[in-house]
Amino acid sequence: MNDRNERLEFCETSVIHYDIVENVREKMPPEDPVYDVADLFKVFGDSTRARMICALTVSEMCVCDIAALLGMTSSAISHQLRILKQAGIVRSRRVGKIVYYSLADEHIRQLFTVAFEHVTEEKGGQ
Amino acid sequence: MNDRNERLEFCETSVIHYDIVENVREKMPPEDPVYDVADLFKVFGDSTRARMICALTVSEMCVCDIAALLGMTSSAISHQLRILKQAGIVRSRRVGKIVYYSLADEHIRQLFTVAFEHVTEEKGGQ
DNA sequence: TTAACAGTTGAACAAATGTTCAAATGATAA
DNA sequence: TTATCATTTGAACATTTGTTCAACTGTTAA
Repeated sequence: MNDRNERLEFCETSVIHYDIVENVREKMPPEDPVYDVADLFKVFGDSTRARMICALTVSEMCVCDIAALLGMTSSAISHQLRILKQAGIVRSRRVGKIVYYSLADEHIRQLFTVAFEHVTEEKGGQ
Repeated sequence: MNDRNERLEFCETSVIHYDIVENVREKMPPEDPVYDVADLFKVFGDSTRARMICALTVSEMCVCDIAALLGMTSSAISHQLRILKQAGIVRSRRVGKIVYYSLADEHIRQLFTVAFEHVTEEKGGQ
């Protein structure tokens, strides 16, 4: 299995396990969705946005209330809401001057639930 | 409900829905785990690390093989593996010169599965 | 011992990111 | 109209982050 290493010349050294690399290349998910998943997780990966999502898990809220709850300015919250909306994580509805935001998808709740299980169970991980 | 707004003076304007804010404050998850969840998602939120995790979903791999698969240097991969290991996402075992990495937890696979569902179903989301 | 090689590490750099500030919308009420 | 207020927006700034490069471990084999 070592006589084919030259096919993988982008590695600065040589490939050690050609068969494993080819097996993984076939079976791992296609590239584009992986990038989409990374982008989704990137949006979750900021503590302000994570706290906002957790708040919206409980109830629909307007910008000013989220700002008050988290002790931040409306401007900062609005900037983050824009990111969340572009990512399809929240949706908004306007009532007069006030804009109410809520979670757009049940997957969001599910992802946070599993993530919470992970970080709480894992006290004493390797 | 507006006569108590002064209790939430950290908001640069006044709180509009005092009852909603207090309700969410009681029911949303405690602060520390939320930060842990955000940190976990932050690790997932880089495309290189997401691709590495997807690869390790298929099979245990050594550093050089991951580098070859993703067309990156061993150094870059090693740096990212350190982040993944610190986060408790991968574990390693050494066999001679070679260090094999694998996923440390079944939650990881589950989180990526749900995230994939989200990004693939959501063609045509709002 | 020496050479070869898988992997790790630290410094440096460029690119991306979150918050602040000030100004601008857009809607309500006087 | 004007004033007020919730929200949005853009520019600026400091901070964080990912990759590269070079040097360094640590293991194997001659």
